Amino acid sequence: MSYALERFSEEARAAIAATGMVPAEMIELATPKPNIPADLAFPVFRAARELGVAPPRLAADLAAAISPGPGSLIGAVEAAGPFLNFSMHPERIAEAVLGEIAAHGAAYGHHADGAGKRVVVDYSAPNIARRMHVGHIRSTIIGQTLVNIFRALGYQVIGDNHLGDWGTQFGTVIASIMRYGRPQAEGEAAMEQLEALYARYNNEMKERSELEDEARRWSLALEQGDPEARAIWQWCVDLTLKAAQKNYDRLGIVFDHAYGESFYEAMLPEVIAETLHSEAAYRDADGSVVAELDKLPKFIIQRSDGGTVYMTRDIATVKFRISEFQPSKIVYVVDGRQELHFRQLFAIVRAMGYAEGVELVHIPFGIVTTPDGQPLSTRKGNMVYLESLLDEAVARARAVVERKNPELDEAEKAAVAEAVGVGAVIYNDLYQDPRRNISLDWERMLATEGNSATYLQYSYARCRSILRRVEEERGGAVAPANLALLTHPAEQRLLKHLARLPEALREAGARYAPFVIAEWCYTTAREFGVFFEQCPVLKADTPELRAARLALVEATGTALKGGLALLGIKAPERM
RNA sequence: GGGCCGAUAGCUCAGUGGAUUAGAGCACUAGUCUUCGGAACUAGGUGUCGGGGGUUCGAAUCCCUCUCGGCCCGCCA
Repeated sequence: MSYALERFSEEARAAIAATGMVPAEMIELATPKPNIPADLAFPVFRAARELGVAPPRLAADLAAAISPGPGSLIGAVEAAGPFLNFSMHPERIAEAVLGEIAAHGAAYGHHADGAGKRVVVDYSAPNIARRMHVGHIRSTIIGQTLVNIFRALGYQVIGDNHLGDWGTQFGTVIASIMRYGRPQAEGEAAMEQLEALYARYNNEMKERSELEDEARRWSLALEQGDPEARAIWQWCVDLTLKAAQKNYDRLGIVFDHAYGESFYEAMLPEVIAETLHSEAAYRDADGSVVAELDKLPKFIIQRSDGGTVYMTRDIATVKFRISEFQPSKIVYVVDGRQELHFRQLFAIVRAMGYAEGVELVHIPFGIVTTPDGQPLSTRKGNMVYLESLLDEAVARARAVVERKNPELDEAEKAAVAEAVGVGAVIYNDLYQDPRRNISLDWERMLATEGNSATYLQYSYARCRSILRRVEEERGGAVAPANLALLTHPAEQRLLKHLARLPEALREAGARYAPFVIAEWCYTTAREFGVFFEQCPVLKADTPELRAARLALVEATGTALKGGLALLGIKAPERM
């Protein structure tokens, strides 16, 4: 499978090579800046220096020596100073790009690069007995988008929700339930009650030390498989997952597995033994097992009291994932504060020989803040929970729908508000580099113009609106399209941009950067907006031109919907 | 003390060596429209690319250094 832009690029490369003037390994092509009236450039600096020729001279000689063959996607070749510029053939590019979009449909832009390879993506990872808050939303949304992107690149992707369902704090959770009783509410309300019980227990513990012992006993009981402790734990897990699932459904999050930390408990003694055997770690005088690798700070694998820590479980997790899935890479979508932890983890599993030939990647992301840059935290009392965040966004979107489109029926209004509100939350997380902190700014998030989810959805709805009108006319009979008629500058710009989705997808995967897709979507909407303004479709001058433009509108809708789907954003037909 | 991340227009961000003017959006101003959906389109302008060195024919981009902000540095996750 090879898309128009790739073929264009290969033709250009072959044409340069065929002149015999430049060795193939010196041909490095680049995409010109938007203000340059060309689609591909060969900056000849390096080659000219190697060959001992003045750059403009070489570019001019190449331009003179190249003439595109019949049927070539190359339309024009010309020298501009030290650059050799290639332009696409306006008519053939239209036929090629629109043909590809029609043929691939929702899968337009996808590749088979990852065929036969597996990728494990570790994302979301909520804590049991806790509500999901804005701190989890980033991992969840970025992670799912990376899953979508790698699938579209042809990889077999295994999404794993690494639940925080283990650790010492669980003793306190169980003890608090035993002492105060189980919450009776459902969903996030029940989680809120669990959090309250936990806090209450912690407070009482400060004054009554016997509660501390009780919590420790339950922690131990859970680790030793005590049936009663285990039953309460399981109840908490089920409750949390059920509440989380509601959020996942709204956000379009789907996992292949949800092996929590507890899943690895049985493997830990062996893993600890292997860290010692491989001499990746050693036993300290106090009985703890520690490692010091690659000049990284020392870290603990087993506590001096014999207990394990999350590092222990993470090592076991790597071992399990590699033996179970044979992935070529494992991607961790976890916030940037754990960067050191992952460097240490990757170092020790390599030292242990677990990860031969497996690429281990940590995708760090920034924190969520208030509009004025303050961190959100439970302690400060300004925490925002995922469910209420989505509800609020949808409610605000609903108000806009009522104002803009009151004639829609109730069910459609609700569906549109959900798509727009949730889309805004998702886009707010994806439109920029994940390393940056993002702020929870309602004004910007739910902006209906500019670089916003709503603007993208609106652009799609406009495409559909035109097509719907055609379908409503006499059964949608459309004159056969002569795509070569799409030579208007606005048409050409839109076409050429549609041609860039395949490469945008590759770049997004290579850089683990959903915002590359977001930017492609945004530019698509922009170019469509210009086209929409300058090129009448239904009232085009001739039936042939009308048909050609309809094909362009349809292709734009298909490609834009596909791009939004990668981001997990729904595209309503009307809004 | 060591390490990681960030710093580009008033604000939010793209730009990870190449084309005499560093790009978008928001905000501001002025327009377009007998509308295929105005949740649109057009025009208008601001930048010591945090500072300073260096490499290069060429640096926002690569190297060094400093400043500021955030975060991390074995028995939490």
